[in-house]
Amino acid sequence: MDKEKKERLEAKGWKVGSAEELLGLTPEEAAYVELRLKLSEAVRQLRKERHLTQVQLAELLHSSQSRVAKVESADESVSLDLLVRTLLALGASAQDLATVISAPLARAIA
Amino acid sequence: MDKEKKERLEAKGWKVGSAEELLGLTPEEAAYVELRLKLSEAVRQLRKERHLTQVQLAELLHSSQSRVAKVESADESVSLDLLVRTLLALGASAQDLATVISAPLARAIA
DNA sequence: TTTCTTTATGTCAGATATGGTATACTGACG
DNA sequence: CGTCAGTATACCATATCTGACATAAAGAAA
Repeated sequence: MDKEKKERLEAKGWKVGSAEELLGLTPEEAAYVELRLKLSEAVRQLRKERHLTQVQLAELLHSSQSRVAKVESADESVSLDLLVRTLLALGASAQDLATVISAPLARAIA
Repeated sequence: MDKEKKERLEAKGWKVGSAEELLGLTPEEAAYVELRLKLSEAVRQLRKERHLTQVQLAELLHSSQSRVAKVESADESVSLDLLVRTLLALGASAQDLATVISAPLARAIA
């Protein structure tokens, strides 16, 4: 993705939960954004299943609570690497990742 | 992953193709390394299916041939982000990614 | 209300990834 | 042998990501 388009994405904040805000993106861009959203949702869901607070998950990751919050909101400062490593730290398997990636994006906005 | 372990990984070069070299890693670390290898293999395979050279793929990515080579060898300087964005640029879908991730790692070493 | 717990947001210095360039390697074809 | 297309490797300046910290906000329970 070139810089120009990246900036276009960042300008939108890509914290959106529905498909409408993805309009105007190329298929690759849309897929990339949706992937990030799916992973971030999975992090929150799995963390809650494990009955962990963001602080506890941060300790698992040797990171900080604020970064976990950003991970769960798919903040633009969070890489796919960190999203995936967070899921792995929560005990997710490769199969789990595949399931998350292929599953439809949950509606964040009611 | 903390720095210390990252360095341990990098020291190993993680360019390995079989499971033996993954000994000594925690399950998360092994999953992370295997994930990178699967994605890098998929890039090379998909690129060849598309009958593209590394130079042509680099143009698609607005990147350079050298970086594509590193992507395909899962070089330590390549992020998951770039691996995934490369696959998406090659036309891979979320389903394709899921398939790659859940598939077993091809034996690079005969 | 106040207090406590949890999560969100902003900032920044240091760490890591990136594209670009140069150069080297490899195999195929004369 | 030499030449060429394709790929691999090394390096660097710049861009981006990261953990840490501060602080705000939201929610629960008194």
